[in-house]
Order: sequence, then C-alpha cells, then structure tokens
Amino acid sequence: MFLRIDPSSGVPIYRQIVAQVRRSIASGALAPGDRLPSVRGLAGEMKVNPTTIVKAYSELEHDGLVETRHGMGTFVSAERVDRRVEARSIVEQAAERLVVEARQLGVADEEVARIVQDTLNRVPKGGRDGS
Amino acid sequence: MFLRIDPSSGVPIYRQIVAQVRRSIASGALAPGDRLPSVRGLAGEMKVNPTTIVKAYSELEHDGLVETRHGMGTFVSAERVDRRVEARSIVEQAAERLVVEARQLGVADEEVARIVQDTLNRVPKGGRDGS
DNA sequence: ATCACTGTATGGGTTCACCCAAACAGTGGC
DNA sequence: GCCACTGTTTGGGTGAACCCATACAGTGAT
Repeated sequence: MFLRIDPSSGVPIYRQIVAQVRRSIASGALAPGDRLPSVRGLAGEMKVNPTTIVKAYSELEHDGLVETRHGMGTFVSAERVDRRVEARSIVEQAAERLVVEARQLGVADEEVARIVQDTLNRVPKGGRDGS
Repeated sequence: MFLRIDPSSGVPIYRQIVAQVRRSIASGALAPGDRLPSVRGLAGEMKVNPTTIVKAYSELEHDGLVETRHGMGTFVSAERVDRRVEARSIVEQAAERLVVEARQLGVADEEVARIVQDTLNRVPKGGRDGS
C-alpha cells in the first residue's frame, strides 16, 4: 500500500492519512475516479480502528478531494481536484514566504501560527461550504 | 483598567489578555519599563483566577515582551519591544495577504492553518541552511 | 434472501488544554 | 520578626480531541 504512518509521532493518525492521500493525489499516484482502499481493508493493514480511517476520509471529503458512496467505496473526486491542488500549492507558496519572513524577523513559530489563526478568525468567512 | 475580556467568546482568557497587553505595548499605552497590573490585582478586577493571569504573563515573557521579578512585579521589556512589535506587524500583514488569497481560492480555514503549520515544521528552525 | 463486501453511527477510554482554589516563596517597609 | 505586597507552584475539575470496539445500514452478486 502507499500509506505508511507513525503512531508515535504525536501527529494524529487520521491527519497522517489525510496528508498522505493528499500527496498521492497531488503526485498523480491517485487519479480522479480511482477508489481508495476500503475503510476496513486499510484499517486492517495498518492495524488501526476502521473509525479512524473514516475520520480521515471524512475530512478529505469535506475538503472536496474525495467522494464516498455508501456500500461502494470512497473515490477520488473528478473535477475540482486540479483546482484544489493548484490552490493549495499557491497557498503553500504564500505560507512559505510568510514563514521565511517571520524567521528572518526572529518571530517564534507559535507566534506565527497564532497570528495566522487570529487573522483567520478576524476576517469574515464569507460563504464557504463543501458539496 | 485597559483590559476587557469576553469569557464566553471561545477564545481562552489568557490569550485574550496576551493579545490586549500586546496591543497596549504596540500602541504605546504601555511603555518599556512600565509595570503591568499585579497578578492578583488584575485577577480580582476581571474576576478570574490569578493562575490564569500568570499563564498570560508567562507567555508574554516567553516572547520577550515583558520581564517578571519575583516579589516586585511584571514589567515591559526595554529594548526588544519595538523590534518585536514591528516584526509582528509585518508578519500580520503577510498573514492577512495569505488569508485573503486563500479565501479567494476557496481554501478552507483548517486547510490554511494546516499548511502554515506544515511549512513551519518543514523549514529548519536554526536559521542555518535554506531547505 | 443471503452473503460478502462497502460506509455509518454510537458509546467508552485516554489524553490534554484550560481554568480554578489554595498553599508556597521572594521583596521591602515597619 | 512581622506584614502587605509581589510572583510561583501544586493538585483537581471540566470539556474537547483522538482512538477504539461494536453494532447499524447500503450495494451488488448469487
């Protein structure tokens, strides 16, 4: 399988899964329409509870990267993926600029994270919802 | 006093205090060398536990904005304040640009926070080497 | 209908952030 | 020493995040 996690890294398991699936999609290892491993199958493979996989897949679905159909499986979304990957990469670049700038100024990491969070809270959300 | 908090806003009390002290310093309401309200005094005023104030002051000290001397009080740091305020404001602007960009692209808040966190983890801290 | 797969929902245990009450400890004036 | 201030430390309660075990529910082939 294409997933490998580290249960003792402090990073929640379901987030590790989310991150790796995301990369697999971004890298093309998972193409639109492809089916992800089944909840039970993947859970058995990495010796985790199926609910944990569900949580990871739910988050991916909430972000529009995958679609799940009850009884059939979970699939990589068709259209929006490219846009999202692009968008993410743009945001990543912006984030990197931000971090580099902060580092040069000697601003602590926690500080940077806090500032971003504050900014997210401050700016009105507008209408965002998945689907 | 110059502090006003909202215990039911979801934002931790100690973080509200930190933010407001920070602004007071940035705006000049608190100058280098000034003494902050005592832990007990401030706690009594806003009907909170002294420990909560301590946590806020500790965070401010950790960021180099204030210095505390046991038995005497907590004081605004002398030198570094200006630089830090400036740095923070710069980072804030960068963060705002980042958020605005992310919003326009339809990237979810959690996603943005995650990207920033990932970037912080990815870029080496020590200030040596550039990826 | 049954079977073997798929995802979904519920309830419990562990861990951690946040806040509190109360006891501990330093400073300086009397 | 005593006292009235200052910051510090310890232990506990509440709630949320994370993970789990287990039972519930949809799909499609037989």
